[in-house]
Amino acid sequence: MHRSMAILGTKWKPIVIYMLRERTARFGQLHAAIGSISKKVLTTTLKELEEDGILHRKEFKELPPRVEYSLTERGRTLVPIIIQLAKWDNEHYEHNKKNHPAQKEAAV
Amino acid sequence: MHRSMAILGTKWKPIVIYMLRERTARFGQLHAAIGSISKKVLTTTLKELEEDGILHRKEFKELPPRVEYSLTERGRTLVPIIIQLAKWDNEHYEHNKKNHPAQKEAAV
DNA sequence: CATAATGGTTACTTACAGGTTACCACTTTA
DNA sequence: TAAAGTGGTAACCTGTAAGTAACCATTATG
Repeated sequence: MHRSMAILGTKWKPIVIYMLRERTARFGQLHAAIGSISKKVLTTTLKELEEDGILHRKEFKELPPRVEYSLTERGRTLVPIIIQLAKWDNEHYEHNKKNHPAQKEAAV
Repeated sequence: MHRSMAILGTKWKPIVIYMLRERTARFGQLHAAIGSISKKVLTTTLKELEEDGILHRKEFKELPPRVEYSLTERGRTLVPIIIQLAKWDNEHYEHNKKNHPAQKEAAV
């Protein structure tokens, strides 16, 4: 439990995994799509997910550089769980826009 | 997504919810069962879960005091998700060590 | 020349979840 | 008289996830 939480229980990791659920994406694409994440935080998020075997980093030796991120097999097993989480969120708070202590920005 | 993570993406909340999945429990019982949690942290964990509508706090006006915690309807909807998370954890870490020594990704 | 584009790094700061320890009120039991 | 049992508070401290802003190397383009 602590381990799955170490992977999912962060601000950005579930979002990154969700974004990669059916297509690979480049660093800049993720950065643009998520919008409010800084490059530094995205970098560490991606690095940690790679270390955990959740995603794969493919670097093309070009100029300007290109790096593509994609889910590993293990990463893909997390997708249904994340979808369930998003669904729960939606069902239980969609109408109830009340003050949640940890709700600081819009849902994703 | 941020909201379900605010509830599940913490150290103790998923554990408390899991413990209450099929029976109510008193403060002291939770404290003893979890073991490594401090009373202060358990108190705030329970208070936040109550504010989020995940569990119900029933105080008996006795001496010595008695307080019983139980999941609300909404709290119960989180149980299957938590079970899935625990299952994922098990399959991808514990299980690997014991029964699947030759997994591809375990080679790293 | 200088700007854009890419995928970062470095240095610094801040917010807050979580932890430690001591203490409280009240009553029963020894 | 004092300890045990209950469900907490109060005061204080710490580690780290996350945020901000500036900078980097390389090449192509206007």
